[in-house]
Amino acid sequence: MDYKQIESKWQRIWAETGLYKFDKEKVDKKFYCLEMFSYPSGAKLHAGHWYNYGPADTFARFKRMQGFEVFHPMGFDAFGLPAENYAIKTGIHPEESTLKNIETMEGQLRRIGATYDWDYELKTCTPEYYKWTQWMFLQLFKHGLAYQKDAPVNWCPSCNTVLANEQAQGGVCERCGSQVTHKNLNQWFFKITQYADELLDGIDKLDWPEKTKAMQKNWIGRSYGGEIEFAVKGTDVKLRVFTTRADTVFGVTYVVLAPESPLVDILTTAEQKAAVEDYKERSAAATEIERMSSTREKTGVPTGAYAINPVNGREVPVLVADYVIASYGTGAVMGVAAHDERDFVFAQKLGLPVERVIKSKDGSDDTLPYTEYGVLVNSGEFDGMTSEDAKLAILKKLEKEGKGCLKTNYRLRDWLVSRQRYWGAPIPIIHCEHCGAVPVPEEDLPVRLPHNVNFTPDGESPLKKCDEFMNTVCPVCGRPAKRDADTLDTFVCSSWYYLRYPDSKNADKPFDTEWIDKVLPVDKYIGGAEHACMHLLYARFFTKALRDMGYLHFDEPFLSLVHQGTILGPDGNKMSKSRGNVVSPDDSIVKFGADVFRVYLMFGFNYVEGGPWNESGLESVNRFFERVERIVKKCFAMSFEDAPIGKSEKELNRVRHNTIKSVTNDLATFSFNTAIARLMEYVNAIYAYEAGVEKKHAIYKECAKDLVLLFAPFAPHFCEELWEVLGEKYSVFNQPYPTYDEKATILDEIELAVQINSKLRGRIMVANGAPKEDVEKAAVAEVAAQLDGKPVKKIIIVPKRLVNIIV
RNA sequence: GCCGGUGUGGCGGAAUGGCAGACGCAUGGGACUUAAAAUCCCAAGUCAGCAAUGGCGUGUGGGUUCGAGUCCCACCACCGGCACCA
Repeated sequence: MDYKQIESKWQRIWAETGLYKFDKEKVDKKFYCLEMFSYPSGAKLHAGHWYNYGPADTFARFKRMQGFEVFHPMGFDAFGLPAENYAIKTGIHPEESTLKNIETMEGQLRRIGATYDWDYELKTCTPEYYKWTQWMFLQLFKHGLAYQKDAPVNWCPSCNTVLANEQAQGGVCERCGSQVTHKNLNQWFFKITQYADELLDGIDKLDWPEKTKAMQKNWIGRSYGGEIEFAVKGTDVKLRVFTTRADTVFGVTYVVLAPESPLVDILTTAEQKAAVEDYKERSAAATEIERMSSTREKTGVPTGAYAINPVNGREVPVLVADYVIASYGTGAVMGVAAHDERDFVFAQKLGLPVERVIKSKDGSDDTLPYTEYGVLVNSGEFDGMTSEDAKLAILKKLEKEGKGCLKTNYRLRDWLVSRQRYWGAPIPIIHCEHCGAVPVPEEDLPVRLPHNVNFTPDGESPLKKCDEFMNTVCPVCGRPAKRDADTLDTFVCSSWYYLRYPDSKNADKPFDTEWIDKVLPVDKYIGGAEHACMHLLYARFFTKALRDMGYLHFDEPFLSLVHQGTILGPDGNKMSKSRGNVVSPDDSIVKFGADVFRVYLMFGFNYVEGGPWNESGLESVNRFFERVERIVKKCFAMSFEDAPIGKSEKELNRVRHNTIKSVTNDLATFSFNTAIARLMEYVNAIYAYEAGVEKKHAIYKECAKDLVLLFAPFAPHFCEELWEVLGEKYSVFNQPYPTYDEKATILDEIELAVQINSKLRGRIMVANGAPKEDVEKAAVAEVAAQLDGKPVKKIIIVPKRLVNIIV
């Protein structure tokens, strides 16, 4: 078969007949199959794209043939830093390069031969789309889920510019190599933490990879504990700490504040002023790398103040140390030297006494620090209580006295969405000297991204330098005002695109609620695992927030999720230009065609694991295609006499039904490689029949027809062509996927392994379903010589597998 | 350090606690051919043996079980995520 010719032929016919158009009338049978949309940073689809889209399309076709009305859209996540960087380097405007890349990629995506319904295509960088991204921002703002506050950005003092995290990796500027510092800017945040509990508790109900669920849970990082209030000696300052180990409070040896805590300046005594100031400066100057290293030696200085332990009145020093994070909990912690590894080391360094307040439950372990739960000692009225009970009892008592409370904290932080970048959706806010931050009225959306902007890095947000963009009037008071100069994080665009797809042309609303309630949630979402804690979490947050605003009526956007693995270079390393191990799919596709290429991807790897590229597999898949084509054509050129159904026919039919069963199950679980292996076995069985039977029965033809149907989702152009060659009616994809008859899969006679003491010693053939006694008798007879007259103690029969004789 | 995952022939990879290595690649042999290619068929974990056959085999060491790649305990290596979260 001339792959090139049949691919363009069928792609044309599929398009002309609108074969993959989503039929809205059949939405009750919908199946929303979605792959993470493409990011057009490079001009071309690489092996990773194919590995995502090819198998996913096979799955979509399978669902279609199973009778679902598959909604399968595609689009582009088109804003973002790479296009802007490319523009800085080459002078080509991001809009120009992005649209050009999209065009190229669209062409390539069409040539995959996928079932996308392009009517629903969207590009996040168009005003028709980002108008609604801005609308989303306004809704979040209206509902108190967007707020602004000062937050640090990565700053390169030499380039005089803001850097994205990925440009500041290792604390060094990507461009010039200088040390990255921090600078505070007023920026917008989304209050994702307000949904922390629901985001966490909802995870268990999702059909997602366990690994991804675990990552998201850890990322949210809920910890139950409490706050305890320490009075500061000689002042009326109350200092609150967060702890998960309130049971150790009688053993507090010191209290630590984060250097950024506002209490530091209040509490520091005159004698300690110089030392504390010095310490604050040093930790502020510490680079990202130093701060992030957990092997870094713990440092800290005393403030000179003393805190009073609310449970026993003991006075302990108040220190400043930068291992305490200002933004978590209260920015202050209590140190319990006897029961915490780090506190133990730190207290010894400072020469503080260590007192044990927890004993192991069985009294076996008396080494310090003792960090396990145990039984309280030296803890007054709580002595003898277990840690588990005491944690609550102590907090409850403190709560009664107004000196503490139960408290839950999260590792999850609010989502910083401001980017000091050009190529993104402008933030629809106007800053007015009199009215403050004023939302742009919805009827004024979109706030258009101006085209002619100088985005070379020189220390300003690019939009700030564009007067025609910046200068506006306040919608409230009408006086001159400035627009927000920042753009939105591209993750905002991708947090709701799956909601836009079903209604992508709606000019009045982001989507019609009644309609998307029917199409969503997404039934199968397929994409990379690297999005576990960002995109997938943000999208869930958006869904829940929009639900609470009444714009939709489901809780989770993606019911079922699959991550494809990573295709590595032939050397087993991640493909990268610098390693020189990047494999382009183009050559292979030119040589073998899109179908062979995608089947190779499905056959050669475990889909969720991926693995190193291996050229030789393509040849073998190509050979399989030719093998299929030969036998199918041969079979259909044949005429059949009325041959009786014999053993061979029965066997062929059995393999057929077994294949249908296995392939169907394997496809449902994305086990493409074993599904194809079963199809190969099926083809082998057909060849065996072809070679072994003189007078062929018409069942042979049915089997060949089923082969084409079964293989169609894997090799769409190839099977559509075969289907036509066979004289069948267009299209093979309007045919139902073959179903199997359980009875036909059952063998009349089965082979059982016979073991003596679990070692293989022989084999027997028995009738399927033969009574236990017969099986035992046959087995014992088979290995009688080896039993050597030893008495049989026990016989274990595993149905359809083996007989184990214990002597 | 914490969380998660992976470890199986020469290679990619299969195996609801039940014959390890399906399917394929590479390899060897045969058929067809004047010949080669293509095709079709067969063999093949490894060690010893002419062979029948036997021993050993799923990262390592233990354990549970009639039976363990699979379950449990300890450890090693690699990969991914988090990284002072109190």
